Amino acid sequence: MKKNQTRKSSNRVTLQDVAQFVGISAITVSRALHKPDKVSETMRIKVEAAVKELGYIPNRAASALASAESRIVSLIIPSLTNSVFSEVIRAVYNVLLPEGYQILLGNSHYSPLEEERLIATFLEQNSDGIIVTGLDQTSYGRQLLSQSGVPIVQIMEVGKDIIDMNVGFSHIQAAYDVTCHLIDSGRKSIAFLGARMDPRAQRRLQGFQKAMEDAGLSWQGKISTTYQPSSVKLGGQLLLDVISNEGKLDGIFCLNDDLAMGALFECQRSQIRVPEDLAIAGFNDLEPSSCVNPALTTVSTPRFEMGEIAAKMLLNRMQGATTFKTPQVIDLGYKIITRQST
Amino acid sequence: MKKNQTRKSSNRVTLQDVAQFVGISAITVSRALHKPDKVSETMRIKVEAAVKELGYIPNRAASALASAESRIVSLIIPSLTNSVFSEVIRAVYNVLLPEGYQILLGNSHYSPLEEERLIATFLEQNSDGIIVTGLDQTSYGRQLLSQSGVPIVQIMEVGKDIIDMNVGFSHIQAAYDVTCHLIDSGRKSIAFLGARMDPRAQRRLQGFQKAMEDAGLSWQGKISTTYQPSSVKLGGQLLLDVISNEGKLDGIFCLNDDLAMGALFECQRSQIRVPEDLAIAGFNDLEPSSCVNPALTTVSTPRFEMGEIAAKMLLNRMQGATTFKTPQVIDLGYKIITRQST
DNA sequence: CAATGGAATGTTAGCGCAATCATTTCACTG
DNA sequence: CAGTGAAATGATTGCGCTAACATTCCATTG
Repeated sequence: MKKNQTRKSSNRVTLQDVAQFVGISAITVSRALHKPDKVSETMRIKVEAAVKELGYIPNRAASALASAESRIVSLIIPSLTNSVFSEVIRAVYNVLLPEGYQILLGNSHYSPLEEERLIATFLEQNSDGIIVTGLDQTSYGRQLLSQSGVPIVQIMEVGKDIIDMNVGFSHIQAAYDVTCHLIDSGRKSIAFLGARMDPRAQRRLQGFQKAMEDAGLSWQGKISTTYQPSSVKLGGQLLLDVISNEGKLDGIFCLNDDLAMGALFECQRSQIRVPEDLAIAGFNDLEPSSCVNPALTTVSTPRFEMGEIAAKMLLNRMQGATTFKTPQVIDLGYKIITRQST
Repeated sequence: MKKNQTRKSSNRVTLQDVAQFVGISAITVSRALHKPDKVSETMRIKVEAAVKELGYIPNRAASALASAESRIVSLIIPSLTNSVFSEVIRAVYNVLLPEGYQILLGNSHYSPLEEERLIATFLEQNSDGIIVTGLDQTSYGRQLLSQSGVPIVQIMEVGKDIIDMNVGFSHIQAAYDVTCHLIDSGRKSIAFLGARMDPRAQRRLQGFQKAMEDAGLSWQGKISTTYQPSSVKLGGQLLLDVISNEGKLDGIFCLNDDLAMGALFECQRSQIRVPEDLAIAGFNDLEPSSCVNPALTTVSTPRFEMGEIAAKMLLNRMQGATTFKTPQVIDLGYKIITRQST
């Protein structure tokens, strides 16, 4: 009997221990905890008391293995420092935590290859659902996701050729609209400031270019972009760049509010009057954007809602009976917020 | 033989399948994947080929159960929208992902009770290590953490009475120092603007009060705080509040840079010259703080480093031989960044 | 009061993997 | 060329839990 202690390294309390303590079988304890209606009131109370008494903490790994349900949802975003995604994350947590799901958060650093690696890792964890950012997964990543049979939501933008489900808005259209707003307010020489230039940034640039072309305006030489990550400081630099190259400008559309604020602060220093000399429009409607002087015109994007709806779509499929896979796309739109900077 | 298909719901490829494919035993496949040096070169290559061929994806739950190692580290922070924590999260991911750990992220919403719940949940997941924010866990939370036998790091501030390990800096001292900086620059009527007022905010307030008292200055009526979450807009409001109550001020110390920027923007609107009429100091040195006009004096805090070092401390203990539990405290300090706003 | 059936509880088996110990292989030695 | 030991591989077992099926209990019915 020397083999007793073979591998029981931790002396963590198990279901079995609780069962012995109460004098019942393990499965009844399991039921008392997870399916209270399958167990008598008396039993349930006894079990709960014993659980507390012994300090029992369930082992999720064992549960996941036995039931083939991990109660884990994975979320892959391209950046943790970009506050745009904080909202998405917050929404996903808000919906899923109360339902007893854990969230595994992955940061792809805007790299499809890292994203691919994360997808594989998250499948190893038996994720019950996966949310990924954007539509530009690698083909192997897409394959992994499709084959897994796990419900998938792609968020942040909408498009054709969806893996499973999709919620977002059109970046091209949003950029097009806000550029039109600048044009409508009489601006003719409008520049585009961009950083990082990930796929959604590219689409905003496209929207800008299309709006300019449709209005018969030229954007040649008026596009100042970099692959550096976006920051407030960078906004000021890009503005100076494009001004020194191009000279007279009367409007700028910035890829996001960080760049727009940086540009605005630079105008304050360089005695450029906003909006009289230069109109500035941003993107995302971050909290500070309404507080700067002048307040920033921008595009309000449904970040929280995208996270929320994505999580609810998953929930629906994870819990629901519908194994029938209807590709499902939800376009949440956006809203141009006109303020004093234009 | 009808029982064959009993529960094999998903037809996911298993270690066993790979082993059969190659014509070897499962354990050899396991070793080829996790302990390549225990296996011949030839075998390793054959196994890797088979893994790719079959699309094998390991099952972490099974691995965790069998090895009593989850390779999961949990991180509990009080807010996802506060960009201060984004840096911490990023650092933790940077250190632990390359080592093959997954991170479970929990948001306590500044509530010790939610934090307690998260601790329990994360222990269920068999976390190999846990990082928690601050020193103010509930007593039951502390008990859970201590009893678990899992390495724990408390981050963001340093103090006595540590659960296990600790990395941070002194908020009282930092606030004291920056207040002294305001006083040294000749300011006499200095206000404190604060929001959220979590434990670390309280300590910054204490530091402010102590500095004022030590300089023989009164802070009565000069403290404007709220339990609302911090925001740029709020900074402006709090400034107006304290001015309308107190009148003449020549300096403010803001709990964080968001409030400070809001106050600064409000000054721009209200024709209050900064720093001539009013000196403004913030806290954290966020990215935009150096870009506003005038640039903001603030306290640079080692957010990334705290996350990084906490993760490394965990790694050390999770991988290292040292089961000897030395309480270990690292004070990373802070740095006053003097700019034009003071 | 035996028959009936639903509710409560129990028994068995196995999820997929890795720790442990056992066995085989093989290069090298004297 | 037998003997040796390290390297490579294998057989067995159990991690803690829950699905599936089995049994017991007990109130209700005719």
